[in-house]
Amino acid sequence: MSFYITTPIYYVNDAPHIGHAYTTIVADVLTRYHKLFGEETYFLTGTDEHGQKVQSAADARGLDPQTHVDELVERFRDIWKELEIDYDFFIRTTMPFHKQVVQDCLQKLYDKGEIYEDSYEGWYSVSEEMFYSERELVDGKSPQGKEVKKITEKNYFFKMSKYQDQLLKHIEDNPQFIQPDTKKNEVLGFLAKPLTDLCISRPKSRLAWGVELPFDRSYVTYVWFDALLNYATAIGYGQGAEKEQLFNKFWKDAIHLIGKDILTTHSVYWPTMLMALEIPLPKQIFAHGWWLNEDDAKMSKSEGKVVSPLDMKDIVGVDGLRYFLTREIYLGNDAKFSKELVVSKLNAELANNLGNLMSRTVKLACKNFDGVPPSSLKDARTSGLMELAVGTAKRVKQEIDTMSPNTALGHVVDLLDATNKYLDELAPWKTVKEDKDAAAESLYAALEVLRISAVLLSPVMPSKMNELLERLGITAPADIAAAEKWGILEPGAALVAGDPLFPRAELPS
RNA sequence: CGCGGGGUAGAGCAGUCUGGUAGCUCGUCGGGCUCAUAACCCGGAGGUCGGUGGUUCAAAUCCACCCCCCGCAUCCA
Repeated sequence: MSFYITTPIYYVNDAPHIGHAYTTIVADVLTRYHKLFGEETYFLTGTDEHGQKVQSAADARGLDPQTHVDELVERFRDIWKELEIDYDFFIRTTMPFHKQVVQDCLQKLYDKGEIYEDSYEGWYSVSEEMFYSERELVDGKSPQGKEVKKITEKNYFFKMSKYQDQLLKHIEDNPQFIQPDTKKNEVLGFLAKPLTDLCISRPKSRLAWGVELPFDRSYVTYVWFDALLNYATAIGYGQGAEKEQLFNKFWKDAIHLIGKDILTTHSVYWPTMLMALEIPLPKQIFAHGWWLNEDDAKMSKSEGKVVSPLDMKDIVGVDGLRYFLTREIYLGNDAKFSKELVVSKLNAELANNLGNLMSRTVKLACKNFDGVPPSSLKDARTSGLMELAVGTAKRVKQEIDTMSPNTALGHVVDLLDATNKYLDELAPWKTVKEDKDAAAESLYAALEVLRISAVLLSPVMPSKMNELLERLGITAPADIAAAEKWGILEPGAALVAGDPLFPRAELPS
């Protein structure tokens, strides 16, 4: 079993925002879980670097486009590093090998007769260098109020429409292909109407910054082939037998994690392109929802309502932000995002529950046993807790396998809840005075739960859980076997209480 | 008009496919504990599950119609 997940390639001209961060963090969390479970994993992200906006922005800065994107791409690389995104490869659509394969594919389709030339009529705004369809016009002008004129332009089209039935059949035969089901229904609705062909080119006179069509050098390819093919080229497709080993290993398991805004491009355009290229389809396209602001509006980059990933990171930490984005939303649904919700959730589950459990346990153990106390299983309640704890890994795995990371975390939270309750019942701070063995048993059990929880939460909060394990005296990297086994902590080993692992967060007023 | 979602305690959300006395988190009220990060544990209050009608012994869940909100509606993400 192998696991290959992709994020969309982000438009390099955009400033990284919560939407980018969310998709990328979820992909990272899922990858780390699959890796923890012992699978071979590959995690791809990157940037889309061609197109009109890049060209205009570069012109405005007096730079050539390549220099411009070379600078801009660092904003994504920097933020991913900061957010502990552990991708295997970062693809840029301006990479020479990628452009080469894109051209090879275009040539192949052209030779097969899958691409044809046609003329296209539309309304063109010279000042904006933009085409508009009839219905986009406002009072005969562009939405920005600029003059438009009707022009006819020759372009190249991909015969997308001929694959409509084949695509429909694939979706019906493979219910997991588009997920969640609500999104699949949306695509099926879209496919209920006849599909048109896809315009895949722009004349260089209008857009120079792109990949040249190999069969007509006066055109560049327009976004689709250039962008979507990254998922295949990044793992070696079309680059000779040696590099294709990676592709052959991972492609059949590919999961495209996307925002719901690009559902159609990924579940209609992309599969038909693959069909024409005679490449098998990926395993799944999974569309997640939006984080909405208090007014239920999408946190759009254009409305100035962006909550930068950095904003909350400074209040709750990187691991806190990763936890919130993973825990609070049902993957696929929309959910509200506000600073108040973030702080409330994290205080409840990380500070009060996990963090405080660690503090009370470790401090008692240090004070009364000078480290890890001796282990025993005399009380049935301890055995019960042990069974719950060692079974948690399996429950977490089941949820991860069905793309439900929030529920996966819920199982760990349940375990921690049960442990706080267990401690309350066994009251080691009381029993330590008359029955030190009983106190030792309950404290040891709580410490074991903390150790197991740290392993199971490490994909979400790599830094903090590593710190927790270290404080428990564990130096080995987290692995799943350790989460399924009870009794790893060595009695007598040192424990570090330290400052609160997750201090309660307060919102600046 | 059409397509796809959604409308469930003060707030945020599950549950609807596979009908069976409505669940989670936060908040709130009361109690306990006092080891711990004003934390932890126990208990209570609070919902006619958007509306109307239907099927059924039984409907948040299935069917029909209606109201309200959001997204999409094929090119410039």
